[in-house]
Amino acid sequence: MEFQSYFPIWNKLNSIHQGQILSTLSTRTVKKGTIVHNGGNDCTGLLLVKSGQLRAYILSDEGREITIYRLFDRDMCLFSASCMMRSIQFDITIEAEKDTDLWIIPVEVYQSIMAESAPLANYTNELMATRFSDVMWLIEQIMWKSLDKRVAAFLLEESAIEGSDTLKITHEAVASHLGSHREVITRMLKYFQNEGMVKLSRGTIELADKFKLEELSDQ
Amino acid sequence: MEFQSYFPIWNKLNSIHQGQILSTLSTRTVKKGTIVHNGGNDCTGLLLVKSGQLRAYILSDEGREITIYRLFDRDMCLFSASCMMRSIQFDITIEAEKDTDLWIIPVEVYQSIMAESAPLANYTNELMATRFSDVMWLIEQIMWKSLDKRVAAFLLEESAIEGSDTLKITHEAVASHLGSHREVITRMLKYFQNEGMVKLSRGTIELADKFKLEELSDQ
DNA sequence: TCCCTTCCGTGATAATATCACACAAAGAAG
DNA sequence: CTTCTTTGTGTGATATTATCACGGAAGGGA
Repeated sequence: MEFQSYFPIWNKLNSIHQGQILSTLSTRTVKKGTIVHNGGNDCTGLLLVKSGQLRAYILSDEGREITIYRLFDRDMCLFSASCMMRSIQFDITIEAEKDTDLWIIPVEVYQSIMAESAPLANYTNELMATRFSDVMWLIEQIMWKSLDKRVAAFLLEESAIEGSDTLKITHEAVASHLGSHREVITRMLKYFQNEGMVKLSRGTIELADKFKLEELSDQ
Repeated sequence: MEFQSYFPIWNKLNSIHQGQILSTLSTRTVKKGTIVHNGGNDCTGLLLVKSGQLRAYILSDEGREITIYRLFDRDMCLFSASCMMRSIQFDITIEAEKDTDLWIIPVEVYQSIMAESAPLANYTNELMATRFSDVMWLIEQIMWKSLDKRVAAFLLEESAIEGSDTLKITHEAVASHLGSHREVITRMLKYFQNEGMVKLSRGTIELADKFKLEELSDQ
C-alpha cells in the first residue's frame, strides 16, 4: 500500500495516528459517471484520489449545475466530509469524470486526529485555502469574464487535461461546467466554428485553432 | 483590555502563546470608508473587530465591485493576512462600512502559534469554513437568483443591520454590493417604487412594504 | 448666485437566459 | 433492415441584465 506517499504530511503524524488511519482506511473504485458524494447529509468521508478524476459541482433547484473545482491524482476532497465541521453550510456533489480509484478516510478518524495534531490541522487549512482560491477564481470568472472567453478557456483546459485536441463532450456538458445553457453554448460554438476555431460534430468538439482560442480566452 | 473575551479559544492556548499575542497585539480605529486592507501584497495582519463593521469585496480590472462577506463585532478576518498561507491566491479589499475599532494580530505571531497549536489551527479552519460557506452562498445567489430578488434581499439585510427602514444608501452602492450596475439598480428600484415596496429620494431608500419585499426575495 | 460634484433617469443596443419546438444521429428492439 | 426511442443539436421568439451615452436635478461650497 502506497497510501503514505500520497499523503503529504504522513511523516508529521505520530505512529498512533498513523496506525488509526491505516487501520480504518478503505479503498473504492468507481466508474466514470458515478456520483461519489451527494450533498451535505451524505457524510462520505475524506476522499483521496489515487488515480482518475473527480468533479465537484453545485446544483440549483431546477437541476442546473456549475463546476466548482476538479480533483486529480493525489488531490484530497474535504467537502465530501462536510459533516466534519459544522461551519460548512453548503451542499456539494462529487462525480467521477473518469474511472477513479479512491482512498476513503472515515470522518471520525480524521476529525479526532485533527483535534490533536497541529500538522494535520494546518494541512487541512492549506487544502481549504486552495479550494477557497479556486472558488474565488470562479467568482471572478462568472462576474467579469464574458461567456465566449470562458468557453474558450474551458475548451483549452479540457484539451490540456485530456491531452487531445478532439474533445468527446456535448454542448450540454459544457453548459453544465460553466453554469450556462445548452442553447447558448450551441450558438457560441457555432460562432467559433464560423471563425475557424473549432470543428463540430455530434458529441465532439475539435479544437482547430488553439492559438486563436487562447487569444480570445486571455483577453 | 478585554481582548481575551473576544477570542473564543483563548483558554485553549498555553500561556507562552497567550503572552506572545498580548505583547504584539495592536489596536486601530478607523473611520467609515477607510480601506483597511488592499489586495494580496498588503499583509496587514489578522483583524479582529472590536466594534463596527467591515466589508470584504473584490475588484474587477474596470473597477467594478462585489461584496464577498461582511464582518461584525467579534468577527475575525483571515484574508487580510493572506500572506500567511501560500495557498491563498486571490486579492480581497477590506473597507470599513462604519467607524470601527480593530485589534490586529501580526501575521508571524499568529502563524508561528498556529504551527504548534492544534486548537488555533482548528479554530482557523472553522473560520475559513465559515467564509467558504459565505462564498458558496454568494455563488448560488449570483447563479440562480434573479436580480430583483437579490436586490430585495439586500435591502432587507441592510435594514436589519441598520435597525431602520430608511436606508441611507445610493443606487451605486447597492450595485457595488451586488456586482451589478447603477442604471440597472435604478430601474429596478423604480419598479419597486411603482409596486409600492419602497419610497425613493436622493441618497435614501425607504422600505415601505417589507412583507412584499420578503415575499419577493424568498421566491 | 454660480459652480461643481454627486446622484439619478432614460433611451439605445448588446449579451445572455429562457421558452418552445423541430429535427437529426445513434442505439435498441423487433 | 425497419421502427422506435433516446440523446444531441439548431433556431426563432422573448425576457433579463449589462453596456454605452447622455442629460439633468439636488445639494454644497465659493
